[in-house]
Amino acid sequence: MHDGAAKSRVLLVEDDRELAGMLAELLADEGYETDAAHDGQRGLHLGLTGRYDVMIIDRRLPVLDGLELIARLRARAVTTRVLVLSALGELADRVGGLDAGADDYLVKPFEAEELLARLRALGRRDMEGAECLPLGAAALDLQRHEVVLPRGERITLSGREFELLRTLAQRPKAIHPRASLRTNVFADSTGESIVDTYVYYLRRKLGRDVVRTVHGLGYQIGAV
Amino acid sequence: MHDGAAKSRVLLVEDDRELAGMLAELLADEGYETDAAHDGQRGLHLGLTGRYDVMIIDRRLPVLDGLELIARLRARAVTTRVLVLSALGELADRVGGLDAGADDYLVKPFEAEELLARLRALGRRDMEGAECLPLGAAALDLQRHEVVLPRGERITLSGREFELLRTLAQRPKAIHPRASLRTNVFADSTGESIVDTYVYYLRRKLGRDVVRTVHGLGYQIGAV
DNA sequence: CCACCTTCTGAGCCTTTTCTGAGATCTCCG
DNA sequence: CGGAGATCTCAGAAAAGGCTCAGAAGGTGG
Repeated sequence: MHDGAAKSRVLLVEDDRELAGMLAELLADEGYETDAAHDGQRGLHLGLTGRYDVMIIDRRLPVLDGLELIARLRARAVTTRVLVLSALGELADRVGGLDAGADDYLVKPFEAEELLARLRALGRRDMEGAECLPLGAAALDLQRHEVVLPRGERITLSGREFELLRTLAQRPKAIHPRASLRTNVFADSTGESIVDTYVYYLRRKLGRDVVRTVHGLGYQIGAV
Repeated sequence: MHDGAAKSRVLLVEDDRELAGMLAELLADEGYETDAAHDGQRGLHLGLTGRYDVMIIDRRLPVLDGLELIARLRARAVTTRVLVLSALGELADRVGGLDAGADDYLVKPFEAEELLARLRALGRRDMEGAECLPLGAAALDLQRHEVVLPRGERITLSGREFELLRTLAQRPKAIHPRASLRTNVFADSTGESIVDTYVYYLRRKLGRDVVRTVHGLGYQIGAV
């Protein structure tokens, strides 16, 4: 993790302020950029509007329960990985948490080192290879924000163009609804058509076929 | 879980044959398709040559250690999710396992239910987009609003076409009266013949035989 | 301060989908 | 066979969804 590589962004939703403070500090030391919420409602708002690489969510939360929070995020097509923290460590709790959409479940009290290791495991997925994401015949260079064409030619992308293409390339063949691309790549206050515009920019730079439109549903890359 | 969707494929690398047998049975019951290896070398070979959705790897393996196995797979750009099983439950072991490239780490002895829940959490991401309804020899891809023909060819449906076909496919062989299709799929204010029109569109795209007319009663799919 | 790049907005145009309705065709049954 | 009602087919209008792009606003580096 050298040059201008952006820090991983973490959303921390934990009502115990003391624990939240400690975790925030720990995460900061590890080089994460952390946003914190102390209840589910606030967590939902941040989760829907912000852009995060991982979320750490306490199971027991005021206003909106942790699992309910996950359900609402998933319902709004937020696919960010979630690690659930919980004092409830019974088998049924763990299974319930995972089946509610969590990607990992850590029982309190836990060791800081294990939390960090599990965060790394979750975060690794999105950085995968840390080099390039496949893009049909071409590839997306994650370090340099460039598309590498088969012949070796390189096309530089602007920040937003890159974020959009990376989001699409992370789950090729999946259909990405405009709404989720908009919340994941752009600020929530942007106009409705911002995604269209950037898809247009990508197509203008990379060719008509990089991004496929699925009428009424969203955009897709790497279609069969 | 509907049929028509392909089963998840699991690679199980475990040298304890008794445990391996039990797990294989458990996985089969859950609808996974399992390949088993009893040492790291064989696991590496299968992992490099086969296509799996998830791998379950014991940490202690003859010939080639579990973590070494993961390292070699990762070195060859195999990014399949890995769940490590281990009798070594110390903090340093867990952290080491996760940092070696495992996506989850479960300490023996473990509960079958938790293993399954964690497998589901790992597999969920790749299965996204794979849910289908059977449609005779073909299948209806619920995420992409496409009909997948036996040869793999895909035909995309518009929103209404998809809703209509899905409604029919949800209860194959049942006779769906026009009136109920109309209220379920279309606005109440639409004309009486809207269903006929959309059945016509479906038949035009998919062939005369997808939808059968039962004179005076309604439409039917998947007749014998 | 200027030149250049990126981000974002919004308006106009184009494409696809949805829906209507009317004539052609079919089915059932006397 | 013939007629009534059911069903099929399809053209075209209206609406929804998507594309293109010019230009404003803001940032960055020379």
